[in-house]
Formats: sequence, C-alpha cells, structure tokens
Amino acid sequence: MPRAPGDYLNPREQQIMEAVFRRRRITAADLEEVLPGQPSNSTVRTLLRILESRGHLTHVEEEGRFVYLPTRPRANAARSALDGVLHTFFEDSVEQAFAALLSARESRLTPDDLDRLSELIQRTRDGQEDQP
Amino acid sequence: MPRAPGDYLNPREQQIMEAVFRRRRITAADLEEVLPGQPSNSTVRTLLRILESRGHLTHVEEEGRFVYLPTRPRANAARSALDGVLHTFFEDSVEQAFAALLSARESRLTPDDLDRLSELIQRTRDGQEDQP
DNA sequence: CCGTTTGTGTTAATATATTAACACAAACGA
DNA sequence: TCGTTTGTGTTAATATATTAACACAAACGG
Repeated sequence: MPRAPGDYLNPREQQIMEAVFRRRRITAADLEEVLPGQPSNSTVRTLLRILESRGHLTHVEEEGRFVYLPTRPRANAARSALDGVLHTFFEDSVEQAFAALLSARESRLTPDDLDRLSELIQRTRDGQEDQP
Repeated sequence: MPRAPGDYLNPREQQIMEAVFRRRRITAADLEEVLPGQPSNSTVRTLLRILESRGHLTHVEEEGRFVYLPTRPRANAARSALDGVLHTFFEDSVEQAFAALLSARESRLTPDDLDRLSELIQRTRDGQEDQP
C-alpha cells in the first residue's frame, strides 16, 4: 500500500530511488553492486518489491528478469528535489540557489560554460515576451 | 554515537534537519508545531536528543530552554544538498540544473530577476580573470 | 538428462526508528 | 506557600525497516 504523499523515504529507499533516477532503470543485480553494505540479492529484491508496492517503482520483464523504473516522471521528480533544496536552504529563492551553484564552482565552470548559461537566461527572457 | 558519514537520515530526522536548517535554530516547542502527525513534546525532545547524539545538532540553553542548532555550517550543507540533486538528476551538470530552475519558472521570474542572474554570471566571469 | 546458474516469491528473524509515559526541577502567579 | 506550567532526563513499548533464509522455476552447458 502506498504511503501518504509527501511522506519521506527511509534511508534504503532513498538510496535506491537515487540510483534508479540516476541510471533511469535498474535490475536487482545492478542495485546489489550499487548499494552500500553489500546486501544480498534476496534483500535487494525485497526492497525493490516494497518500493513497487508503495508506488515508487514499476517493473517490466526483459529477457527473463525484472527491470525497475521510477513511476514518477523524471523531470517532475527533479523539480521537486530542487524545490525542496531551495525551500530548506535558499528561502525559495532561485537567485540564491544560482549564486550557490556559481560560487566555489568557479574553477570548474569554463568561460564557455558561463556563455551558455547567459544564453540560457537570454532565451528565457525571450520566451517571456510572448506571454507577458 | 554518530553514524558513518554519508549515511542517510531516516524520515523523522530529515524532517527535523530540514526544519532546523530552514529556521536556523529551533526549540522543542517550535518543532512540535512543525512536524506532521502531531507528535508529543516528549517525543520531539527525544528526537532532538538523538540527533544531537549523532552529531547533527548541538544546543545552547537560552532562558531556561534548549535551542538546537545544526552542527554543520549552513553553506556546506546547502552545497551538499545541491550537489546531491545534481548528481541524481542532472548528471552533475550545473548547466542542466540551471535550465531546470529557469524552465517553467518563467512565470515567476521577472525580467529584473533575470537581469540579476545575468549580472551574477558576469561577476563570476570577472572573478575568474584573476585566477585563470 | 542433470547439475549449475540466475532469476523469482514467500516468509520471518532481527535491528532500528518512533512514540510517549513517567519522574523530577525551576519559574510563576494566586 | 503551593498548585500550575514548562522545561528537562530516563526508560520502555510498539511500529517499521532491514536483512536474508528458504523454496521453486527456467535457461544453459556438459
């Protein structure tokens, strides 16, 4: 039975959902390698089944084994995750979050990267003109 | 005893840490109002003590009651949270995360907001010139 | 054909999280 | 002064998460 929406995932569930979202799809065997603590294959399959029963995952059968996929659209989940971080740490401010992303990453962002970001903003501005 | 670093928080711990980071500081009475499910004051205090024993919180006494604070520097925690989201959903790409923050928020970001973001990028670029 | 490998479902033991009862101290107002 | 309020610490019952043993099916190689 799915838990109430807005409920938080327990530690193992978090680890699994992150792995699935990162890789888009995952099998029990894959997950066994990914999860810390070297859980048994049996354990991993149980966890996957629980997550499916709670509505977080679904599965398709491929070549005899189960491939698990997130039920939530990826973009949707990504947005929620970002919103959560903004809410907790940045007073829901996109600008503050931007600043954090830029700062101390300076060494990793090339001038070309920055150009692309500027362009992205420009495109956003352009897009707004159509629907003011 | 603190758990291993990198360990995930359980649901209640997540809720509490988010509340503390959002408000910077919190008392048991505050938290009682914030947490879903109307836990008793006794319960809340127990949870806070556990979080302190695990190294996530510390407390100071003010006017006879305990005020709890995160042990981790806020900026540090914020960064980790952002990095986590980037890792799970955006292939560690700042650019992809930017795009997500901009898209579908268009209606909420004013042209002035966008100007400020551009400026932020410009400042980042300027800062880099000093240390190429 | 039969043992090995790799997959599944069922079920249950154990560990951890979650909740709160209870006991006690200090501050406050009648 | 004495009951009430609001805080604390100790302790324990209960619920949930976590782990994996066990049983069985299908595919594969010798």
